[in-house]
Amino acid sequence: MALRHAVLAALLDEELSGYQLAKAFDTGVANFWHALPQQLYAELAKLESDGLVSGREVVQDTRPNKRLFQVTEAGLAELDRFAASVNKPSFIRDDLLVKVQAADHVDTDELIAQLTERAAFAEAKIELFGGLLRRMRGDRSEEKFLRHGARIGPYLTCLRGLAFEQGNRDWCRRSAAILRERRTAHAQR
Amino acid sequence: MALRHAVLAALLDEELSGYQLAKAFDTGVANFWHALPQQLYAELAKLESDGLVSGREVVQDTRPNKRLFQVTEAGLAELDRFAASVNKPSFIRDDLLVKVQAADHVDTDELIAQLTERAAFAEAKIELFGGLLRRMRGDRSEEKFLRHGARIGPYLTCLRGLAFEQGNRDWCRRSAAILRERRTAHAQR
DNA sequence: GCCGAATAGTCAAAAAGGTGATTAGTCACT
DNA sequence: AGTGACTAATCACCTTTTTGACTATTCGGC
Repeated sequence: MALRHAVLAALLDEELSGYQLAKAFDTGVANFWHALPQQLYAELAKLESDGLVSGREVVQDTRPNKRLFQVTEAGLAELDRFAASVNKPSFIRDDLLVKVQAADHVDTDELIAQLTERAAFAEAKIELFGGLLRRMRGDRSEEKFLRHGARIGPYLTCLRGLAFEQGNRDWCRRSAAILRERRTAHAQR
Repeated sequence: MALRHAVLAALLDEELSGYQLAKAFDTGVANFWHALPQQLYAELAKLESDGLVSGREVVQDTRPNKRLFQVTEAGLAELDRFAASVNKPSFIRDDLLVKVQAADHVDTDELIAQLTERAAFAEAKIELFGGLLRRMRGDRSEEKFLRHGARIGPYLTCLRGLAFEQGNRDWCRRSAAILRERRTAHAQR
């Protein structure tokens, strides 16, 4: 039950519909959790029936009606309880790393292509996160924002996401370069 | 079905028993995947019945007997097939980040304590990975090893693990420092 | 001689997470 | 008039992961 808390944390800042929440989980929230729309709708329903969020119907003329959810007092209490619980250690879980682990036994060209693609993907996320951070801090410097801004939580998690993707990009580029070099050396033998 | 491939990748270098594999998944292999012993035993059984690994009984005098597994030709082919498949994008999934996202609504002291603990944990992993890397490259320089060494796969994934934990440590320390500063500022108001 | 830790492995069930398909209306464009 | 993208959401499975036991044997320390 951790998706539960990720949803609560995501709803702290704004009242969102399931659909908007799904968007958020695709971009910013993905820094700390990932989930598909179906999971979110299911989780929202459970959270509502447990009284941790409350939804209100919003009738729209030009679009399908939607339900906006906000965290209740009970939801905040649940988050507090969660915040005091022990953490499971975090770990990377990544297909691409499994492939690199087997690098000496699988097709090198394919691997280099995938590393290059992942580096580009990481680069795109870096841009995205850079923009999100700029939007959050507005015209303040990062230092000032972190000292005096309200709601620094999302900013801090975004910083972690940014660093993670920078790490991804750098490692992918370096690994691809190393594999390319070895391939060349092998071909020349 | 990615645990499957993580197990195959882990067995490439050495013939291991389920128990040893579980150890490996607790330290080095955890760089790219994580799993509990029960999962590994179950996965090994499935892999064997699918002919992707083969096990041989080793009778031991002083210890309970064990079964050592190695990857078969079919297993290598399966890994190759997997290496050519598309990657799911990787993402962080971390309780602690969820808590930090909610930083402005939960107990700051508790959060600082958890960030500090996590930083220490990351530091320990950094030491561990540093040692693993030294052992793998022996007396060669990293550059030389990566150019000419056999089996650089595990080395590369370990480098990623190292960078990840360094990122964790740095971010945890910085976040804790920021929260401490804000707490002080708040108390002085 | 007992206790706890380490080796080696297994079973069953619950919780969590993921996939695919489908509905239905609007909007913009071609 | 048709195509595809966007908003908004639901249904029905399926797979993976986690939790919590339980069985044996051996080694080291007290």
